[in-house]
Amino acid sequence: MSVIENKILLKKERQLEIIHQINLHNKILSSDLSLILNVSEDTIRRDLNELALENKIVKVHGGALSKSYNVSATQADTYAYDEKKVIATKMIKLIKDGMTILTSGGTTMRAIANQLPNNLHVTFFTVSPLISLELAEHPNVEVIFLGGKISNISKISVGGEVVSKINDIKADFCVLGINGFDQEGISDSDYEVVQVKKAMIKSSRQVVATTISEKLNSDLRLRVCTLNEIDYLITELSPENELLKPYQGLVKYIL
Amino acid sequence: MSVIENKILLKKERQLEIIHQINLHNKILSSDLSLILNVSEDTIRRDLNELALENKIVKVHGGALSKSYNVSATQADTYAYDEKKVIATKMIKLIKDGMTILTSGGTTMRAIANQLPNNLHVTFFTVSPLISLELAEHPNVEVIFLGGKISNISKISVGGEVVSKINDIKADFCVLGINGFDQEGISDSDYEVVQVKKAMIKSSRQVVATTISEKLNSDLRLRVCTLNEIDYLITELSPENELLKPYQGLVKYIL
DNA sequence: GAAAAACAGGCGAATTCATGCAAAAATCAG
DNA sequence: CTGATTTTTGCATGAATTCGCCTGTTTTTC
Repeated sequence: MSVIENKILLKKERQLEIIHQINLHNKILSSDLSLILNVSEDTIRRDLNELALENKIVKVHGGALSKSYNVSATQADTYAYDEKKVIATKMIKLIKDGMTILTSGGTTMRAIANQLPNNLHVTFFTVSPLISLELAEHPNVEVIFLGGKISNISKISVGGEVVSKINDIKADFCVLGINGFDQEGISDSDYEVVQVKKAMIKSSRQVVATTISEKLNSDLRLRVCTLNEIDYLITELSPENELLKPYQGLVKYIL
Repeated sequence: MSVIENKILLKKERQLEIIHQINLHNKILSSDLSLILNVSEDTIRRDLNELALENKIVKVHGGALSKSYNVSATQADTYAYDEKKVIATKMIKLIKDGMTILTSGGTTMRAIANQLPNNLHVTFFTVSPLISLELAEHPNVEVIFLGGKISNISKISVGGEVVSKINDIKADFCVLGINGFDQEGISDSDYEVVQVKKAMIKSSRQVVATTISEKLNSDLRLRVCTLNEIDYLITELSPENELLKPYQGLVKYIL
């Protein structure tokens, strides 16, 4: 965590730091900002209101959210980017020329898309506008966007049309970014997203779950799939790490 | 901290030292500069104003920030952004609650999506991942992404599937970003993009062409539509501007 | 449905700012 | 060198910003 000097900051500087903090953590509480920046919560509230008015952040009760998968937020700003780069490297080793891959959204997936070597000839199906853009930078990658209503929350396309489209596909891999993961399997908090992810799993020969270790052993309300449906679990940790012990034997391969 | 001699400095010298200090610390307070340089804060303020006018620094209340300090977080770096904002304002005036709007991609469209007021309740159909993300930031906007193969060049979804999807839609407006525009009509250079735009025009009650004046009187190889198919032409210029004279009477409304 | 947290808005103190003006300094012409 | 002209500077005034605190209201949470 970056330590902020206890010096006086100019207003604009403070707002820049707020944006930085939000990009880093995806969300932030007014009270935390008040502590970090050494000003009253009223001032923070005023800053957040201004930034929200400028469309730089999304203000909510109690704090603010990043404009989640905002294009203008650079990769390096994403939380735990180094860990996600490690995950990307491991994932990319699994990909061979000619494969067809189904992917969801999320910043981990974005790191994978970004790190992809240019000489790979593969076809990606995705429901995430951001991932589609990142993938489209690679000349030898064919990107198919599975259209539908774009969810305001998760910023991926959802709904029956998407699900039925996914059902028509037969992919080699399904690469899932993950929000909740424990011994019960993958979980998520958004109903519509769960429907899409379930369809993706059903339409793929192999399922790859990617997540930073921080999200291990967290449980969200809705079940996406059980552990035995997952073929690969990829984290930034080495496979022997203590944190991964509970999953040994329950998931086919841990990388 | 470099200590400045208690000698008298010439104005130019002083301003150079100010820039030096800002480059060194990324920011500086007027009060500090006043102390360091041994002149009144009024003088400092005047210097800062001059330097800001010359675009050398960013002046803020209480001092100044280095320009490299990323002050403009979003898309302010897109070419001719101010002009595009003017276009966006004009376009937004045409949009009423409940409308259905078809849009292509392009930075002008992005500016429109960005400037959209939050209280508008409208439905957008788009083929651009970037625009879909920008639109999805607005809570009362429903965004439908028309999926398909993402073109590596134009970064929008193209192909037969998209075109046939568009044919199923009946929209109030079709808002087109434009690459080529002259007395023959709208033109473009990418075959696949042209197919999509043609379909969009066919599926809309009214067609809005938006372009910065720079692109007026330019002709590209492929014809998208003729002038009489266009209902509104929106540029950053005032409708009476000389440059728009050739189009008076050929396009229904020029804004 | 009541306690706690977060909020909007107003107020006042402190700071910073814009502006006009006159003194000081620099520049220039002869 | 001298006097006139222009530029620069400091100061005074009132306006504008910023920010913490306060009040009463709304929202959240249990």
